[in-house]
Amino acid sequence: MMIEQNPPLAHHHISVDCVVVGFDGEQLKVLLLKRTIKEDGNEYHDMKLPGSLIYEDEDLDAAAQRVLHEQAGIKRMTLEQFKAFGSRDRTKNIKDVKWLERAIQMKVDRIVTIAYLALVKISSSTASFTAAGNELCWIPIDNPGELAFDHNIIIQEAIKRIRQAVSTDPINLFQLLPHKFTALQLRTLFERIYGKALDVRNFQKKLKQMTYVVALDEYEKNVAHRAARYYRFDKVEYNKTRR
Amino acid sequence: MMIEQNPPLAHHHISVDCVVVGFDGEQLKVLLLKRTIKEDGNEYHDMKLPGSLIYEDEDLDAAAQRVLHEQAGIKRMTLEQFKAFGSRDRTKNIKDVKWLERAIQMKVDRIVTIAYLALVKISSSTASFTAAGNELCWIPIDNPGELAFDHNIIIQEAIKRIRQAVSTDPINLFQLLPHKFTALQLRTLFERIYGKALDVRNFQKKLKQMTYVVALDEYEKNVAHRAARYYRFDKVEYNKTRR
DNA sequence: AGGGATATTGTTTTTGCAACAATAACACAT
DNA sequence: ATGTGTTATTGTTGCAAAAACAATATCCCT
Repeated sequence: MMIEQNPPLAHHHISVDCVVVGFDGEQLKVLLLKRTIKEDGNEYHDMKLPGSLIYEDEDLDAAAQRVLHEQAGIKRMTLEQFKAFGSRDRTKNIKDVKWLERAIQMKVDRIVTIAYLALVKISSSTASFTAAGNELCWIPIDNPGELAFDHNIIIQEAIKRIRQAVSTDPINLFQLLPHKFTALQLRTLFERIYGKALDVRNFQKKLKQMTYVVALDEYEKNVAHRAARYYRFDKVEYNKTRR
Repeated sequence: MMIEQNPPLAHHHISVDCVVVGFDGEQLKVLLLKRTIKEDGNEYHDMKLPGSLIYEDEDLDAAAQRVLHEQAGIKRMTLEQFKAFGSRDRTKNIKDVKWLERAIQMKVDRIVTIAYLALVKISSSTASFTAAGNELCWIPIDNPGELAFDHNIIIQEAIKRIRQAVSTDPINLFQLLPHKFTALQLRTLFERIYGKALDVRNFQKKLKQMTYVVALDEYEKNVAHRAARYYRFDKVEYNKTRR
């Protein structure tokens, strides 16, 4: 915002990309969209994060919500902006250039993208949406393959952010779990995020200290072993403890 | 990045703004630039963060470095991108609109800005730069007055980020202190950042554990009380401990 | 020599974290 | 009915880090 006459001021495109993370009880997964690249009559397939250029007069947060709704059937999800990516060569790959020209129908130099993070229950509406036209997949977040643009880097940064966020405010974790969950599920989730095994007994002790995780009088059924107890997350109680 | 025909795709301006934080031994300060607004023959004064629109083919990080150099005389500073601000109405204030039209000489709808954080020694080259044309001031970060655009909000977010960053990686703190500093200065700095008083004896114990803070054989002079010892930060030793 | 001011130092208690194994409960096969 | 396989649940101890708490040392100045 300073007066400079010589170099040309940039007038770039801005997009949002959403890293939607889920947990299947075993692994962390990320929601990706299939991309089709046509080249010399051949068709390639490819994966990318849900994302979109923003519209005129559309707030960044609103654009991210729209993307989630349009491309993944998820509405009014808690989204956290976590980083902007604006390297010149993030749109330099030939495949990406071709795809952009077809998709946006204009020549694009650079797109600065604002990345958002959302944690969702994998079993939610996304599943049904997958069945419909949009080819959505839950892919293991640790090994998503080679993605479009710099989306591998964006996912790496998202993982870092999740680790940070959990240590200061574990509330987000419970968005990843079903309403009723077992201690094993919660523990496995922590293990995947911290990237290391946790002692079973110490974890149970910590669980008892979390007054906002309340034990239900329900147990697993039809399992070939002692049935595990179900727990639920109590948001009201949680908010009490945060003062 | 999806195909959408109806709403107009945005083609906005992108800027970077730098929150440069210093510490005077007592308070945290932020480096602000004086802005002049001409209206009906009158002149107002105002403060803003150092910032600039980015150029074509200029990386975000490079733009932030350029801003710091051009507007504050600081070169090759460690900068961390911490958040993007893209609300529609961040450039809606009349004062800001008028200033933009004069400064950039074009009509501007919206500017998405990427905010950067830098921690610097207050006594460094910035002081001399202040004397030259650019009117730079160190303002208390807790109460900077009413700033241009949404710069008050940006500073709030910067403070949050500093708190987070320090707990995981205290290295940044020492960028705020002079090469030689007393235990009191370091302790006061921690207190300002955590926002609470620290026990003197416990702090000294922690100091001894920080092997990268080495005691010098120098003491304060001409003080009307027992002279405090000076310490310095040892970066090499610090990097050893981070493994 | 004494007073005013700030610097420096150690002990105890409490709390949180890490390591470690035996028993309980369920389905199923015999 | 009994046994087997499989997973769930529970307690104790030792160690390390954090919190609470006050007396003495050193410098300048009068």
